Amino acid sequence: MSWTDERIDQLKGMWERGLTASQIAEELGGVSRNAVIGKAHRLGLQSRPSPVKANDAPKKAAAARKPVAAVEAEAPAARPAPAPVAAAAPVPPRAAAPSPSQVATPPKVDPVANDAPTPPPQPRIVSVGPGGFLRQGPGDQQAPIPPAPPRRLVPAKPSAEIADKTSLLDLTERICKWPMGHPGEPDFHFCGEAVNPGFPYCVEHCGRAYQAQLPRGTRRPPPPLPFGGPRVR
DNA sequence: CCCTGATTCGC
DNA sequence: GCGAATCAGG
Repeated sequence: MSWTDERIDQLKGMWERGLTASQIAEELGGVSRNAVIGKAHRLGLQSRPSPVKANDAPKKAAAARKPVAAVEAEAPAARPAPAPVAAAAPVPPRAAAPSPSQVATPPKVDPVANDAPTPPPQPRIVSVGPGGFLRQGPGDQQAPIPPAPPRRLVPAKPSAEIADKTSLLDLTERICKWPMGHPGEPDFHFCGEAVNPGFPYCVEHCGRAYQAQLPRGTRRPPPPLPFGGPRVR
């Protein structure tokens, strides 16, 4: 896969919305988490709190793999501060955003206080809602109208009794994908156990999925099929 | 263990 | 430019 313009746009959007590199890589497909991070940095999409970047001590890592002229280049220039990105907008990454209660209030123009010295709208950014739009108060209309990409959001879980079951969305590299029940039925889900490393199923279901070939002519009762066997109606 | 992002460096 | 390998923190 290559970084087409479209994929780069998707990367930018997701990155700015706080999705993790893994999630972005999974969504884009065909790229690794590292590829996403590398690309993001190349695009200058830095920022975002890193678990390892908190303090500044890149010397150790840099010196570890590149003990060239790292130590000698110790500049006595004490850096001022980590420079807080985007003054004030503590957007907790991936945290459930509050429901957009007052999103698009109609452009109500107050005919009374129109020439009064407009109070300085200092903290411009209010919060970021799902989809990347900026929530704004009634007085904060005049949205710059960014392209507003028709982005596909992660569908909400259907809640209900499937809540604690392993749904299609829960499948990962290391979750047993053995189907339980029949697809389409309300309680259809997947096994969800930890996989037998290297296989798509857990140990138990590997035993069902992969069975040694017996010599020809050997009679053996047919193994139970996935999906719980033929549907009985 | 799992996860995360940052960084380096051979390609 | 790309991304695997590696590092380091949670």
